[in-house]
Amino acid sequence: MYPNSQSARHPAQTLSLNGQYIPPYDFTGYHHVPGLGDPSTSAWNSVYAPREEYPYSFPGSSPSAAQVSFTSTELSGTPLASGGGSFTPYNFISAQEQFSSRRRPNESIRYPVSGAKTRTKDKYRVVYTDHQRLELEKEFQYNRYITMRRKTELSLALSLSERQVKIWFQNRRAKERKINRKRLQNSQQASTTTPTLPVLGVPTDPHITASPSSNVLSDTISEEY
DNA sequence: TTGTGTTTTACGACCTCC
DNA sequence: GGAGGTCGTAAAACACAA
Repeated sequence: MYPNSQSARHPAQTLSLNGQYIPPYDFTGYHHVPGLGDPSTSAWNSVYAPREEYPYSFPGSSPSAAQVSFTSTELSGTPLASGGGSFTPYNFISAQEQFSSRRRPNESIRYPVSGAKTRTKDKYRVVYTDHQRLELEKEFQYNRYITMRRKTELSLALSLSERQVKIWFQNRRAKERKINRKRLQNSQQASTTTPTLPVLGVPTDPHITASPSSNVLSDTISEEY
């Protein structure tokens, strides 16, 4: 991480869609609920896939998505983050052009040098645009586990393959677990010196669901972005 | 400019579920 | 067997200090 740069890069900026400030997203609900079974099952998704019923359409405005806020590393440098301006109405297609990426993904692709190790594709990896990451992140805030339908929609909307969307979610969950572990370690360390209550929460929002793999709770994960 | 540490894509191995 | 989960890891991309 960049301890000193975090604030410089993200000076407590919270992405506020539709110009509405929403407090940092509460992650405390994404915890495994014993007995609920595997998240990949349709039963799990039927319970924990509110976005399936939520009228999220592409392209177009996303009223519910506008309630998600970010303080995201990857989102810094966007007009939203840097300018703090509103984003009304959020438009999937036009937003792609509005985003002036901090990085230049298409220009920054490095091809493997001759003889260098490469993977199955000619490009080792690509850098997603800020817009792609923003939309993936928004979806992640609603559902830690993307449904097949939403995966298809997102892949079409973002010009990514469904596999890329799936792997992005896998990596994103891994990132969250990593952050939670670190947070837990910190809280345990702190508890050895100052007796404070562990950072544990209870799901309060029906959209906030259990993480099938982690019992580690996170309170203000958004500050990690 | 360079060295270093972190984050981001992408994959393989292995596991579980249907 | 296929799909999708976690875990670990490789390497590119990135930010920052010296």
